[in-house]
Amino acid sequence: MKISEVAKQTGLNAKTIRYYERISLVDRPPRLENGYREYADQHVQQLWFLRHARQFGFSIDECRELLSLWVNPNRRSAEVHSLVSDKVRDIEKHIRELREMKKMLTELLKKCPGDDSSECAIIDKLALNKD
Amino acid sequence: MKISEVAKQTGLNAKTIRYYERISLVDRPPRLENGYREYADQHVQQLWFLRHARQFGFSIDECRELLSLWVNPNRRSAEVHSLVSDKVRDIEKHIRELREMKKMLTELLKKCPGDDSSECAIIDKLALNKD
DNA sequence: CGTAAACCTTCGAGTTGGAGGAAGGTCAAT
DNA sequence: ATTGACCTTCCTCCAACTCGAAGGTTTACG
Repeated sequence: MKISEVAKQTGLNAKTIRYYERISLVDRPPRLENGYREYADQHVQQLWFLRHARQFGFSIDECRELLSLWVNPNRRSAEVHSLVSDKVRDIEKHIRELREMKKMLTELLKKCPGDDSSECAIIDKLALNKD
Repeated sequence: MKISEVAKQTGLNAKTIRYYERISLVDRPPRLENGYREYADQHVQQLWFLRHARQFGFSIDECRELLSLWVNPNRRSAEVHSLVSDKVRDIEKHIRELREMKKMLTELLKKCPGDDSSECAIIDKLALNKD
């Protein structure tokens, strides 16, 4: 299977697949005589794993850990659990921050007339020389 | 006023202030005889503006737009309103995505024993070769 | 058989928003 | 005179790709 077929199957970009190989995130596929990469199920499987992990918000380094837990028959599910719990906490923190931003912006929007006048509470707020 | 004093006042890092100057986001302050930057209130004001806008989640390019609206006496508050509304929509989308991630991860956490066993629903889910 | 489209390759650079460090100049106090 | 705290520029690095250039290969079509 060549790279564009793998890309189609996994939903990853061919460039991304080459990138993952370059940073040694996935096994290198063997090459055909013409230099083209020839993928087997094993590689496609790894790429699926990565796509899912990335969609769940794991960083490349976290993906590396997850991949190594995946192939480790002696893994303890507690390790995976802990990694994922941390990620959930990160996400919660991120959501709280975004909600705070949204709240402040929404309040400012209410005070900005949004018409042809130049007066604008938003701009005034941004220009304040204090926190 | 020299750069470290400005940094202290505005809460920005001195490196960040030099960076904003380099990318022409703010006015260049004049230099003293020894080459040091000498900031006036005008510059400090711009930097406050930027700090606030960045805290609200605006990108550097969006900050550029906001700055130009700020100094434009013919601005229409509708333009500001629209920029901010867009940003709120971005934030909402981002929050929705994060909530979806969190939901899926939380469900997986429930199914992962989190003990010394190697069995793990999370890993199994990541390894699926479909969406 | 020629050629054009659609693949594939590597390499280098650009993206965002800075942070960090090296190497060196300046200034104030001891 | 020297120490330490400033200041300067320049360069590299981070994440996680993405894009483009320049070139080789394969396949399809007339």
